[in-house]
Amino acid sequence: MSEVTAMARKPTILDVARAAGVSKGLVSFALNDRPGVAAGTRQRILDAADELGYRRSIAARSLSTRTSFALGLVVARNPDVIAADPFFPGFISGVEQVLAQRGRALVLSFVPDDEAEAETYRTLAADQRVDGVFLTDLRTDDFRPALLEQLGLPAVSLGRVDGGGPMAAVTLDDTPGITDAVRHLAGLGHRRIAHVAGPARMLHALHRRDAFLAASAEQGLPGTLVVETDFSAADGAAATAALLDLDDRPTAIVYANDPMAIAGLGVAHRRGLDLPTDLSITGFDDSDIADYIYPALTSVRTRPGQWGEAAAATLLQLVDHGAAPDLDLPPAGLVVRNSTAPPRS
Amino acid sequence: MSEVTAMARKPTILDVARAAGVSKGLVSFALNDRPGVAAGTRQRILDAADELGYRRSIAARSLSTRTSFALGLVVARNPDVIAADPFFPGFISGVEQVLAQRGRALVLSFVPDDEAEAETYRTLAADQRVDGVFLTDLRTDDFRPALLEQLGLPAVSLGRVDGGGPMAAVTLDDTPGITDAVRHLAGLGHRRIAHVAGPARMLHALHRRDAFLAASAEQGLPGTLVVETDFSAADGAAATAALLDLDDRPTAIVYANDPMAIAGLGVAHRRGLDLPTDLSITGFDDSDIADYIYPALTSVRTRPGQWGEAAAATLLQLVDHGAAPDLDLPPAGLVVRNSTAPPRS
DNA sequence: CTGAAAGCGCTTACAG
DNA sequence: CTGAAAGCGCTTACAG
Repeated sequence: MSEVTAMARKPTILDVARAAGVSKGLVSFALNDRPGVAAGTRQRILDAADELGYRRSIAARSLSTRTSFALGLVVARNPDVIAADPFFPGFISGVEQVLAQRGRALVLSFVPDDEAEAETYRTLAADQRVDGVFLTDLRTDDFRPALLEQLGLPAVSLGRVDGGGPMAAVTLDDTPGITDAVRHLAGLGHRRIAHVAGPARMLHALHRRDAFLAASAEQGLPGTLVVETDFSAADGAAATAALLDLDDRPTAIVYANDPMAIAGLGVAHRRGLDLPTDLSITGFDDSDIADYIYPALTSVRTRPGQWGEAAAATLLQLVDHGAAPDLDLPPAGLVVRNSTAPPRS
Repeated sequence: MSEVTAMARKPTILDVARAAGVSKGLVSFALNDRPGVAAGTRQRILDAADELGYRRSIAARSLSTRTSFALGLVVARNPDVIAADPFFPGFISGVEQVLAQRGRALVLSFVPDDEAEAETYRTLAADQRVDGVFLTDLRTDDFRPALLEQLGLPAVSLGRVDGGGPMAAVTLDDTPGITDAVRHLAGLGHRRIAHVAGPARMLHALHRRDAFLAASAEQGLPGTLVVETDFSAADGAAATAALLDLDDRPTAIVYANDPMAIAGLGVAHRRGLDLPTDLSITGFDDSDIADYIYPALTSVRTRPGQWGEAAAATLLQLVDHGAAPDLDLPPAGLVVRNSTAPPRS
C-alpha cells in the first residue's frame, strides 16, 4: 500500500536533497550549473538526481522564475492559404529540432485576422505562456513590433521589420532568387515578363516584387506587368487569366509563390497553350510537388527548415541572455526545371 | 518612483482580496465558480478583479492544481509530406478556435520518427506540459495508446484505435467518399480502376483501400490494382508510372490523397496522355489547389476544421470531466470536377 | 562551500 | 458563508 504510494509520487527536489545529504538550495544550485558548489558535492547531487529519475517541475520553476520555458508562434492567415504554403511545416520542424533538445515547448496559434492576432499576443503575455515569440509574415505598417515591445515580449522576426526597430532578425534574401528567375527568362529570350505578386501589405511579397522590378530594369525590360494577389491559388488563377487576356500578353510569368504558379499552369493549359513553349512559368518556394507537375516547375528554393533552426537558436539566445546578433541566411536560389523555355520564335 | 513600481507589478489575488475586503481563499472560490460564496460578496470580488484588470497566474495555478491548461499535438511525419497535406493547418485552425475561447494553449511538436515521438510524449507527460493530447494518423499496431495510458495522459483519437481500447474518439468515415469515387467512375463506364494507396501502417490509408476494394467488388470490378505508397508526391508519381506501364493499364485511378493525384496527373501528361479522356483521376482531401490545376481535380472533401473543433471540444471535456462521449462527424463526400470522364470508347 | 528560510501566486482542506 | 494556514516544488538572497 505505502509502496504503491511511493511509486506513484514523482521525486521532488527534496527527495534529491535527502538522497545526496544536502539542502534543497544546494541541489538547485547544482542543477542550474551555478558556481559555488564543491565538485564532489555537485557530482553526488547529479548522481542522486539521476538515480531517482528526477526532473525539475516546470510549473514550480515557472512560478519562481517567471519563465514559461516555451516559445510562441502566432500565424494570422486563412487556413487554405497556410495549407497551400509549404513554409510553415518546414519552419516549425526546424524550430522543433532546436527547442526539443533545449527542453522548450512551442505554443502555436492560428488566428483568422489582425484583431484576433493582437488579442492572442496580449493573452500570451498576460498569462506568461511564452518567453518570446517568432514574428513571421512581416507587413508594412506592422502593428506587432510596437505591441510586442509594449508587452515586453522578446521577439525575433523573419526578415527585417519595416521601420528598422531594435528587434532581432533572421534574414534570408529573396532577391537573388527572383533576380535569377528574371535573368534566366531574359537569357532564354523573353522580353515580356510578368510578375504575379503577393499582397502589397506583406513585406516579403513587396521584396519579391521590387526584386522583379529591379531585375527587369537591369535586363532592359519594361517590367510593368505586375498583378497583385492575396497569395491564394484562386487569385493566382485570376491574375494569370487577366495577363493572358492582354493584347500583348506576356511570354513568361514569375509567380511569388508555388500554389499560384501551379494554378497559373492550369489556366494556361485550359486555354490550350502549349507549355512551356507558349508560356514560361516560375514559382517560389520549391514545394515538394513542383518536381512532379507538368511541366515540372522552375522555382526558387527557400529553406524553411534552416530558417526555423536559426530563428529558434536566435530567440533562445535572446530570451536567455537578453541579446542576440542578427543572422543572415544563404539566399534562396533558382531551381531550373521544365516550365521555362525560349519563347515561340 | 513608487508609482512606477506599483504600475509595473501586475495584480495578484491578494490585491483583489484587499480591494474586495475578503480573504484570498474567498477570491479563489468566487473566481472558480465554487458554491458557498454569498452572491453579494461574489459580485464584489468579481468587480474588484475586473477593476484591477486581474488575471490569475497560470504558473501558480499549474503548480497547485497540477494542470497546465494546455493541450498537445505531436505529429510524426516527414516535413515535406506534412507540407503537402492540407489536413493539419485546417485541423489546427479548428482546434485553436475552441481552445482560444477556453483559455487553453496548443503545444505543437513535429518529430521525425517513432522514437522521437515516444520521447516527446514522455517529456510532455513528465513535465506536465499538457493536460491531454490529440492522437492523429492512427497506425496498425500503434504503440501510442498504450504509452499514453501508461503515462496517464488523456487523449482523443481521430478515428478509432485498432484494438478498440477505451480511448475517446472523434470519427469521420472516409468510406463513403471513396465509394462515391468508385461508383462515379464505374458509372462513367470504367472497368479497370486502380488505387494508389497510402502506407499500410496508417489506419486511414487502410480504410481508404478497404473502401476501394469493397466498392470495386460491389461494382463487379476486379479491384486488384492497388499500389502502396508513403503518401508523398514522389511515390504517387512512381506508382502512377508503374500502373501506366502495365499491358492492360487502368483507365482510371483513385488516389488516397491530393498531392499524389496531382503528381499522377503530371506523369500522365508527360506521357502525352489526353486527360481526362485517356485517364480519369480522383484525389482525396480536396486541397485548395484542386480546383485550379488542369484538369480540375475530382476529389473527396474532408473537413479538417470540423475535426479540429470536435476533437478539441471532446478533449477538453475529457480533461475537465474525466469522460467524453465519442463523436461521429458527417462523412466525406465526393466533389466532381473535370479530371473524370468516360473512358475512351 | 553550505544551510535555513522566505517567496513566487495560487488552491484547498480545516475551523468556525 | 468566511478566514487563516498549509502546501504545490522550485529559486534566491541572506547568513555563516
